[in-house]
Amino acid sequence: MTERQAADEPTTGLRERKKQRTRDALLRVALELFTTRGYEHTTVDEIAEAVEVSQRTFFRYFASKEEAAFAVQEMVESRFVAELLVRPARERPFTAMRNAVLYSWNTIGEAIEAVVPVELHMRTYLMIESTPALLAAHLRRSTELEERTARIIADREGLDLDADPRPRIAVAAFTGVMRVTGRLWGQGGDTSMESIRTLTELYLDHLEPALAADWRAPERTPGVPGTHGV
Amino acid sequence: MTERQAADEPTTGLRERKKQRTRDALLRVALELFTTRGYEHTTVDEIAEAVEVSQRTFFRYFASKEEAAFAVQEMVESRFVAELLVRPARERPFTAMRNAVLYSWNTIGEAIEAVVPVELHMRTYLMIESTPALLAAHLRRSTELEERTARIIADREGLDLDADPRPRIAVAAFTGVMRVTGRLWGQGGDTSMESIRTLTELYLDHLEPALAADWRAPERTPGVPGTHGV
DNA sequence: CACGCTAATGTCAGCCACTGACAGTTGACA
DNA sequence: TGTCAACTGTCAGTGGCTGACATTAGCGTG
Repeated sequence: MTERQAADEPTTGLRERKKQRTRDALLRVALELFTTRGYEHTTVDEIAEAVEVSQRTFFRYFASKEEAAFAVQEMVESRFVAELLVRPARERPFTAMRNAVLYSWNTIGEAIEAVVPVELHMRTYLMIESTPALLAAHLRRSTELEERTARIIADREGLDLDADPRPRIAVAAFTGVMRVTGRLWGQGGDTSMESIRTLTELYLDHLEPALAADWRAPERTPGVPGTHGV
Repeated sequence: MTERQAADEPTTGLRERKKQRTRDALLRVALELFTTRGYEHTTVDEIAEAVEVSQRTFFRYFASKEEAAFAVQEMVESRFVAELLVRPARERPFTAMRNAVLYSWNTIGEAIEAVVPVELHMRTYLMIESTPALLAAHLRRSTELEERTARIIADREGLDLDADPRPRIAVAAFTGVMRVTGRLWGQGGDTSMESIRTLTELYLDHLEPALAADWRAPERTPGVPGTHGV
């Protein structure tokens, strides 16, 4: 070991740093091209060429073109999981999931910025939602996250995931609503962090009554549906 | 018009019949190969060769390899939509969806058999669920169906889909549970039609209480969770 | 029944995502 | 400074998919 390094901030070797730079560059360029010319109209060769590496190198950093598109999303999801794991045991399952989502959004911004501009990530999300192939991948990833979430919830409640269907059911309904929220947020004009936050709270609060209520009778619970007009 | 034809059973020309046979053959062979060697390990060339047509012809019948895998699923979904459209107006949204699913399964069997053996379709469904690329496509298709469903529900209730979030929320929760049901059915050993029917009823009945209940308190509603062990 | 029209199919060339194999280059570390 | 291992480039090849063009074969007409 030639160079000195702080104990809490391990200065990695040149090799590591170079790798990191290459990866960041590939990611940034990929997302930039994806969001401007469109995912399908961007070839891996173009990305590689812009970063001045071979196409083969791209595939050494990302298993697929698709994986590059989801690199940031990946971070967001692990943040949610981390937050869910530290939710106090007293919270009911649904509340815990709800809070985990809302709290994780408090801090995710900076983490993203360390890799790519947040604004680029927002554009990327919109692109994912509007590109069939990526939407499909996104949904599959959501399902995987759903399974992890169900497992965590089951553990919290001390239930056996394979014997009791309730965790999976609740989580399925929860993520279903989250998906709808994400989609409507994307369709609306306001792409800010606050707007998705507001929408999330609003919609989650509507889930229970939406299932139970007689919609033709007067409203009986929270919020003011019919006025959000995103 | 050279040949005579019954008014209610239009005997199509030779051309049409040939096309139909080619399509059926391609579909049957494709599903058979997919379910035996696996989707990824089956090339379009192999399918085409087995039916003795060119690869180009395959792509004239199916826009993609994927489309062939979902051809039957497509039928099942339109059956659900048709059933939902004729549900009596008095039924509440959730009940209408629930009944549409259950009723559509009463008759779909024969319709499938007209194209491929039902047993082959069941195997295909299991393959879709266990093949990542197809699972992704399946989920995307489900989302599209979800949107159509939400529109129908909104119409039934006389609501504006873009102003009132409740239809989409309820439908999202509903299809979320349906997806879980399908997955667990696939994981279980019983691949019969009855078992998926039973599971569906059971799980849908659990949705509402699953969201509202305090799981640590004694059960308060239907069924006997913790004993299904599929 | 021969004819032309057109739909269905075959053939060919080519793009693009992705992979394995092998060779060259360059940090890391003694 | 030299050796090792990691990183990268090059090349050839597979498989999904498409456009262009030639060929075949139902179909209706004279």
